[in-house]
Amino acid sequence: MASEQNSTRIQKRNRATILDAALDVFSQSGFNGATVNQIATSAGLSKPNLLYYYPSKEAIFTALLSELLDVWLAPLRALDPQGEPIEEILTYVRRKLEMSRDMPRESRLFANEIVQGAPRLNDTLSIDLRKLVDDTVIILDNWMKQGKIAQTHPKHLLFSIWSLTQHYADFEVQVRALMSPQDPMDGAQEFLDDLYRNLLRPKG
Amino acid sequence: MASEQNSTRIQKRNRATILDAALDVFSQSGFNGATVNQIATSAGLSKPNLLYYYPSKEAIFTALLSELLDVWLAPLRALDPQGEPIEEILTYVRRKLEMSRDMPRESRLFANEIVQGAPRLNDTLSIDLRKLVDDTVIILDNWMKQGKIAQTHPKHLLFSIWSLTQHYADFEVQVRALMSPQDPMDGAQEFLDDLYRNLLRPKG
DNA sequence: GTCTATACGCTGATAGAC
DNA sequence: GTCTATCAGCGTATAGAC
Repeated sequence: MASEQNSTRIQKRNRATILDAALDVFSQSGFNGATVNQIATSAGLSKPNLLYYYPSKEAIFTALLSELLDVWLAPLRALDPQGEPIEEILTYVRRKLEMSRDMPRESRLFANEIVQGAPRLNDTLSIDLRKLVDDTVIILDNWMKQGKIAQTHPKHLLFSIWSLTQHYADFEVQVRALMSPQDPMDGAQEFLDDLYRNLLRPKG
Repeated sequence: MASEQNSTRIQKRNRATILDAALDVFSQSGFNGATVNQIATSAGLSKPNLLYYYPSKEAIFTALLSELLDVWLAPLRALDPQGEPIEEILTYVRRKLEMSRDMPRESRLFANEIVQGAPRLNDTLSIDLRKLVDDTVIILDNWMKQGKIAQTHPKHLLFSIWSLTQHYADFEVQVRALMSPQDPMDGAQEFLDDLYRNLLRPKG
């Protein structure tokens, strides 16, 4: 007697399997490049069966994005205005770097979408993310006013953290081609620690 | 009596028009997402006529990549081992940032390809780019040994320059959604100057 | 050189049997 | 819930008239 809302265990498992397969495929090929067939095959389902769970390719994609967005932005929300500023920022950098190591597919999913103009994410960017960034900028500005970190441009500081950390996931093939392929991120954390300590250390 | 080699003026013009249209389309949609029809329409040609000049979608793409690769890597090749180290590196950063401002399509073309695993660029990365990076690492290592720049990880330094500068082109919609849309790169050069001066300044 | 017409596989999505 | 069969549309690419 399972309604659409109260899913059976099988349905829950299948939905989770589908989203994981979709993450594989979308993150590697982008929305346009991905095909429903690839997702179905990767999930071990037939194409019509997959479309029984999600009515369209776009529905799978948006379900995936909204499921991941909170996880993706959590480290930034965790920035504590009461904490020790430089350590707070370095902790944020480290968490983002860990996410590039542990969740490269998620990183590439967003990267693909944004590089192509974020047609299915534009509202999120200009509303939700904008709000979160504005809040963070206030925290950073306060820290600068109090002399706890050096004066710098808060938004470019955020952009730099995003680009530097996500680079290891988004451009992984390139990094791998140029580093030792076994541990392409070797030394990355030390480098970023060094970089941001030098930038943020309050100057004379 | 134009042979395949000695193209007429019309042919040369058409090839250039096609590659420019292809840059538009491929950089916005990636290889899989792009269609020959879009390129043809954007170039003002019929689809069969376009396929007269380039026999396949893949042929257009590889022609475009090989045409752009030299331009794209030129700033790194221009790094002068005899120059003043910090200024040489800052000049490189500034040139890369200018390229993100003036050639965002080219940046996104490569970004799309690499995020998706660089299936049509892997050899270039692991041979040509690898060679260029190895040469650059030698220069940087020497500067460090001579105490002209601070000790840091040369490859991560390069990755950081790439990711920080290309971010403004590759993630332009996101940057634009969070900065003033008129001049999204406002303050970027000062930020990067500051960042790298602090990192590279020889310490005590 | 450029066009119309077309071949033919694959796309996202649906109908209907089980 | 899951399947086979199938749809219309679009994808790349080609043939052949002009």
